[in-house]
Order: sequence, then structure tokens, then C-alpha cells
Amino acid sequence: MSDPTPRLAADPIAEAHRQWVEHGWGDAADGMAAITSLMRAHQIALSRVESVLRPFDVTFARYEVLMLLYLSRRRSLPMRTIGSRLQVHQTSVTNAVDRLEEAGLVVRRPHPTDRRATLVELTRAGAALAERATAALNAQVFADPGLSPSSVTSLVSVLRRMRRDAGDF
Amino acid sequence: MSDPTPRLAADPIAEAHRQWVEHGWGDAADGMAAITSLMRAHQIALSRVESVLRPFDVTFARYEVLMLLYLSRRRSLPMRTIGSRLQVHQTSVTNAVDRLEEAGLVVRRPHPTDRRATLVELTRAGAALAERATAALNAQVFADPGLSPSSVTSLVSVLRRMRRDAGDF
DNA sequence: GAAAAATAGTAGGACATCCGACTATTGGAG
DNA sequence: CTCCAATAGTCGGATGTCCTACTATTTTTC
Repeated sequence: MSDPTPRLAADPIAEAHRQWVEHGWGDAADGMAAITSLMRAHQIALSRVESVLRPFDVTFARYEVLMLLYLSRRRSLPMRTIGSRLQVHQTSVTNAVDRLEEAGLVVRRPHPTDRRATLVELTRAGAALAERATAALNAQVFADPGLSPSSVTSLVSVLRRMRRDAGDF
Repeated sequence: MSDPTPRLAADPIAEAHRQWVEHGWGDAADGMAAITSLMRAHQIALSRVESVLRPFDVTFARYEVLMLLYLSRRRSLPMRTIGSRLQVHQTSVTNAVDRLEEAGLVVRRPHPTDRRATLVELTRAGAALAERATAALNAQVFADPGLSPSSVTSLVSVLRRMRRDAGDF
């Protein structure tokens, strides 16, 4: 309250935190800052990832499906399992698989024992793309996520608790 | 690396990290885990927030616009400023303001000196809703964001660096 | 001062996400 | 064994986000 230099481009989240306290919402100010930070950081990270994936004509959502299959034992999983692992709605899986199938990266196969279920199987082209896209992401984003190594560790650790409490695993 | 008990329902991100290392992508494994954690945590946080806001018939995107106006000096801002502060595309602001205006929570007014610009002004109903929605969010989410106080501090701190490096402020 | 560049908003399109509803199949209750 | 709840997927609809134009006004340049 004694800073004579009112910075013009202050951190908007710090600013919101200050306003929260001013309005008597001090007990929620830290939480608000945490949630809001998460939202912004997500935008930033997603944007970086998507820009690397764009040349491969896949979005991050589809890349995740591809990698889940790529890393699975038989390179094939039921739709439902994909949704559970990625924690997204069934209809989102349907949507992603539709597009991946159109692009020839996966194929739908009937489940051998449960006729309700559908297996999604990675094609050779899908595996090849998964490898190339991963190489690009590793080099351009993951190897240098814009955080110090200790920050990365701290972030993963904090968010793991949050994910677990939310039933992620 | 010496744990003899392979848990069945393991943390999917820890599992992915292990696979990254196995595939020789160890230098990118931590970054992958960090970015992926961010994506999941965002989903979790957004879902909690949206479920609290649903009764008020606003989404988080619109709530953010509302609060930005609510906390501004004159409860009125140009579209452009809203986009900059929230770090979203101009067209997203147009979209959000369209819906807020339909709901009678804001009104568009011509900018007094720049005829290109449009001011978005909070209505009395908008201010009232902003207050009620904030009370609900504070009580149901922000006051207990699902993280320990020290984790919250750590998270905000780590993400502030990331946001700054990305040009957020 | 007039032409060129930059800025503010909007329109249309592509995607992803969720929700509710609907079909088909499986499995448990009586 | 039959009926009904649970499960797997898909469809249509609503929202939000970004991108690429395109229009209307400034602002800058020469």
C-alpha cells in the first residue's frame, strides 16, 4: 500500500487475489489463485502442444488416444477403457476414434466375447504417426516444459494428490 | 526401480512416465508427466467449478468475464481488454458477451472516444449474480481446493513462472 | 493530407467436451 | 427362465476455443 509505482502490467492472478482479500474473501483467495492458475497454465501448455502436433494433423486429444493404444500390450483397447484411462466422457472417445479412423490411424473391431463392446486397434500408420509425433513433442515441449526441474517435480507431486483425491486412480 | 509390488490400479501418469523411460525418452519423461498432470488437473478443477456454477446458469468462461467487470473500477471494459486479461481469443470474448447480454447480465455500449471499440458494462443483475456465484464458488471450491495450504502456495508459485514466461504478464 | 498499417469486433467453420436420450447386449433377481 | 438393471456405444445438441477472413476506425508514414 506504499508502493509509489503502480505497475501497468501486473500479474492478473495476483491482482485478483488482492481483490479477493479486499472483498473479505481472504479465506478463499489462495484457492481461487490456485484454480485460476491451473486454468491459465493449461491454456498455455495446450497451446504449445497443439502447435507442435498441428503438422501431424492430430490434436492432443487424438494423440492421447493414439499413445494409449501404442503403449498397450496388444495395441488395441475397448472404447470404454480408453475413456476411463483418459478420464473423458464416452462420447468424446467416440468422436476422437471417428476422426482417427477416418485418418486411417486406427480401426474399430468387434470385441471377441462381448458383442456390446468395440475394440480400437492401432494401424501401422497410426503407430508410425505416434512415434513421429512423440519425437516432436519430446523435443519441442516435454524436454523443456518451461519449468525448472525442481518445479516440474513439485508440480507433478502436488497434482498427483489432487488427481488421486478426485478418483483419478 | 526396486518395487516388487506391481499395483493394478496405478497412477496412469506414473505409468506413462515409466513407459517413456522404457522407450528411451527419459529426458522428456518428467516434462511429459508435468504437462499431462496439468491437463488432468485442469479437467478436475473445471468440472468442480462448473458444477457449482450450473445452478446460476453461467459457465466458468462467462463467470470470469463477469468478475473481471465486477472488480473493475467502473464495472465496464472494452472487449479487447477482457480478452487480454483473460488471455483468450477475441472471438471467445464476443461469444461470451453475446450470451451474457442475452441473459441480461451485461450490456454493450459504444466507446465514447473510439468508435471501433465496444464497452461491456455489468448490469445490476450481472453484479448480483457475480456476488452470489462467487459466494458459492468460495464456499464450495476455493476455500477448499483439494490441496494442502502449502501445496496451494507451491502450485501458484510454480505456475506463475510458467505464465510469466509465456507472456501472461 | 492521403495512402498504408494497425487495431477493435464480428461472422463462419473446425474441434473437443459434456449431457441426455436411445439401441443393443449382458447379467443378475426372483 | 423371464424380466429388469447395468453396461458399451452412438447420436444430436449446447458450449467454449481457436483460426481465418472481413468490415470499420484509428494511427502512422511519407
